[in-house]
Amino acid sequence: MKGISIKDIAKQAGVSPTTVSFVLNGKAKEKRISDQVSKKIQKIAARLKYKPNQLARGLRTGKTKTIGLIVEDIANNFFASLAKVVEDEADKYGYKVLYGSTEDNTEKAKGLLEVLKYRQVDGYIITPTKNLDKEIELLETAAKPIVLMDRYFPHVNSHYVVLDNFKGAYDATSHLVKQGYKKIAIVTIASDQTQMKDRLDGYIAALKDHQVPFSKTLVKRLPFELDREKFNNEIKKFLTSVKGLDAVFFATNYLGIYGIESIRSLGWQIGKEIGLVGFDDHDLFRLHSPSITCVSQPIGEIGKKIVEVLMKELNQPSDVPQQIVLPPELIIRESSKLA
Amino acid sequence: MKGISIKDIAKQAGVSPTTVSFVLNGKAKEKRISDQVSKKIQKIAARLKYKPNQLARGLRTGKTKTIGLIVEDIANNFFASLAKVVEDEADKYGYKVLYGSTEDNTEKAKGLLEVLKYRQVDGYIITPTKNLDKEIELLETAAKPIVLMDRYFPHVNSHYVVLDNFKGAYDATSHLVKQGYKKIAIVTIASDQTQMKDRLDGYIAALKDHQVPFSKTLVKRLPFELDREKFNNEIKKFLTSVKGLDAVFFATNYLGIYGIESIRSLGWQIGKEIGLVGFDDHDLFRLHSPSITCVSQPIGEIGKKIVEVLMKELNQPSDVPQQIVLPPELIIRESSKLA
DNA sequence: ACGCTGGGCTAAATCGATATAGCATTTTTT
DNA sequence: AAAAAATGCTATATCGATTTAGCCCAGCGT
Repeated sequence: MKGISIKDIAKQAGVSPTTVSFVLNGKAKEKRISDQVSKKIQKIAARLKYKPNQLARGLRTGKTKTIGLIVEDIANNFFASLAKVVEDEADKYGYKVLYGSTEDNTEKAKGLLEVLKYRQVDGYIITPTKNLDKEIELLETAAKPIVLMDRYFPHVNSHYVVLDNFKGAYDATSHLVKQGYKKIAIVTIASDQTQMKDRLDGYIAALKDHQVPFSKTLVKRLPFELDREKFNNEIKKFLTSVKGLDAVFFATNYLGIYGIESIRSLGWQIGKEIGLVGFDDHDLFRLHSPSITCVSQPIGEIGKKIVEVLMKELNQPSDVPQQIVLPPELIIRESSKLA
Repeated sequence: MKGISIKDIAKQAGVSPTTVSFVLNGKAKEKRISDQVSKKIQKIAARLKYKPNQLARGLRTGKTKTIGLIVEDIANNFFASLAKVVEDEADKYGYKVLYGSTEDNTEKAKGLLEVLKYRQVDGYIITPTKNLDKEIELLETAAKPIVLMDRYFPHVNSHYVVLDNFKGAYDATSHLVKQGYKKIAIVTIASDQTQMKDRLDGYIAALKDHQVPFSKTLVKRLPFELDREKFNNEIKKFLTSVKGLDAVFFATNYLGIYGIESIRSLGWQIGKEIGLVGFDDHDLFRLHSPSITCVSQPIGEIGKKIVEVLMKELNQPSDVPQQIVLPPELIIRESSKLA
């Protein structure tokens, strides 16, 4: 069951494979192939349902029409939804997607990059782990475009599409303050990457701007690798340790979920006894009782922008990095209604 | 920035590319290459970090070490989680995954198959849409292994890995009966595919076995393509139309979610006024108040089996189809506690 | 000394598409 | 009418790895 090759068409049309190639690549005019021959070839190609062998083409041209998508965790709702958008958008340009999850593990990320590299993807969409900056810079010298997402390296001059995480956290915290909460904590991931740093900074800035006293004891930073039980235990331990605490901002979607679980197992009333804001929207946040206020990312727009940036670079690489920061939306629900 | 090729190694070792190829493919013995030369080549290859160009290899051998994964919707928690398992498992065998979502649309599915075919994937993992049986059979003649998942075609003799959907629905329904619910409805997707048919059959069989009267008015079948609002409206309309209704079984994860939303907007008390069982576990089901009883699929095991079956076929195709049916687990929570 | 066997390796073809260089004609220019 | 230019197409090399056929040499038997 071999496919139709350019040779088959050439034979049927009584011309050389070269001519067929020219015609099918739209170079008929440029290469001065007559309209007659050109049309004949088109017709035969259509009739035989010719599809170029991407391997052969890729081998010769170095282009595989494939992009690599590296996310933190494809099972996480945010990344899965984004992956779908990316897939759909890429498809519009004729690109397919190879994906992988890093689990926020740099070694795994390096492994993925390695594989994608020798699979010759044309470009990369990467949710970087920390310390991946070296690899990224190295990769950039290979002239394959890279678009970072969700986070980036401030000292690396790369393309990226991210959320305005500072604003997201700032708005969330300001909202809690305005609602009347007095002592607002943040539970975040122990990471110095931009997305986490910005969220923490936004939280702190909002407190400052509203003259709410800030203290380091209000910040809990947890390692990414914990399992559910450990997350819950740590969160409970922290929440009960802060005296007078009346609101908490969870800086990632899964922390929010663990947070809800923890608070409930403590028997506290979400909203009244303790205000709560999560990150990224989720069916759980929408349908929980009480429903959960959250900072929502415009997933569709993010995905579109990512692919748009990548395609632009693929077609006409520029020296100026495209750095796009999209605004979050604060979705206000019951969990941040004091009384 | 070109990669290291077999020629570079050959040059450094002072042998021909052929020899290098033999050695690196483990055919040293068979092809009678001396241990000396063999070791030398190995060493050089390791030092240069040689990685074979998959395009060139694929072009020559017809094997791309890539598998195609077609799911219904990668943004759906169940499929996303499964995709991750599949990716991890496939990686162990050195395979990468190209994926796509059908949205349960046969035309989209055909398009995906087309693309994957001319991308020369070595094998397929497919969540088929209805009427895709023709394409699947056609594809099978191409000697590329195919494993169906989640659902299958009874009249097509293919490999598959699915859940025992009948048992899942049977157990869920029996559980509701034993809890004392008297009038139990089912909300499902209007689809004649096996997974949906089996769930409906399991529901009906359980009612019969427990001598609970069944009537067609207890069954609501909704089209897949509705949006959230329409789903909610339809569900509400249905639930209020059944007199004496006191429990409902939602046959897919998203229907369960819409179900919760609908019931709440009707102001009914889940558990007491209306028993509820969902399908597939979800953070929402676990953390909802009251928590939601559901039929849970063993995602890890399913993913592992799928890849295992596919790899077996890839290495030594057999005539007997491997058809695997895994047991569901009923997770009992508060939504099915009467009083 | 001649043929035969087996060990150790390599030349060349191949997969399918593309890019480069260039070969006949015909047409235009001067 | 000779030179130059344009037209319309093709032969061949190439991407990198694999595979087939087979070369050369040493050692063995007779």
